[in-house]
Amino acid sequence: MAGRNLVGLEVDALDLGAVFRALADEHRRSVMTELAADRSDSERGCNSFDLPISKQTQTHHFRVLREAGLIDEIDYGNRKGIRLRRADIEKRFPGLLTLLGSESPGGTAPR
Amino acid sequence: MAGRNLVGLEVDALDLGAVFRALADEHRRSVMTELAADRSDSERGCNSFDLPISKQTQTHHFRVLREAGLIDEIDYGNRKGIRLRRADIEKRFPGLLTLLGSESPGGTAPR
DNA sequence: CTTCAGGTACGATGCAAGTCATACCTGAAG
DNA sequence: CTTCAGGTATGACTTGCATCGTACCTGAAG
Repeated sequence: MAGRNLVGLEVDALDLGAVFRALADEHRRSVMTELAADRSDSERGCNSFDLPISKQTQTHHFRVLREAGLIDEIDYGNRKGIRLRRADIEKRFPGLLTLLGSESPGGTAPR
Repeated sequence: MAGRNLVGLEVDALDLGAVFRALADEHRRSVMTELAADRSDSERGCNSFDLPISKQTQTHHFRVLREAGLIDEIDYGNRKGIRLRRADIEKRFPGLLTLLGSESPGGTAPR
């Protein structure tokens, strides 16, 4: 079984500074906005976000998001899954995910 | 004629990225946390925050907060006043100020 | 006038962070 | 086996940013 061996921090250990630093980047914020917009919280692939950056940089960004406690990365060996930690985020920082939607009035519309 | 000639942007022009970048810094976040904790929204002096940095750096930080649309700076010539734009922030980014209290000492005390 | 405190402008510096090139690893499909 | 796509590790580069030193401005008090 491919367990979530790449999980982030504990819920209580989530740092607001790290969260703001993670969301300060445009690409990471677009990823989080997309994830927050999908209420089904389905697991997504890394390349399903269509980021205009190299794959090494994508690896870097996903790691930052994971270390900030915002997502979980599920390692399948030659593939990777991304899942939003919606429950943990809402528990620790209620309203944060709603805040991300403020930038895309109308839905998922990255400029 | 102590007008607020150093006001920030319009409410609709507030950018979420600029806000997150502004709140990513520890010193700026502490200022915002203090301002958000004071429900009277009274005008405060720049040196009332007791920041462990030089005054030039303080000028820089307050400017970033103003350009992000989070505060207004009232210029008195040889003095300066700081005021939180609570109404505008709550209108554009509801829940953001509450979020800042998540790490405030005395507000939402963890454990 | 001079002095002084609060604040700003400009420049320089040091460090963190975003980005990519190269090389390597992993698992699936021929 | 080989090939290939997805992902990572390492290193280097470059930009952004927080910080401070020096100099200057502003208004109030001697």
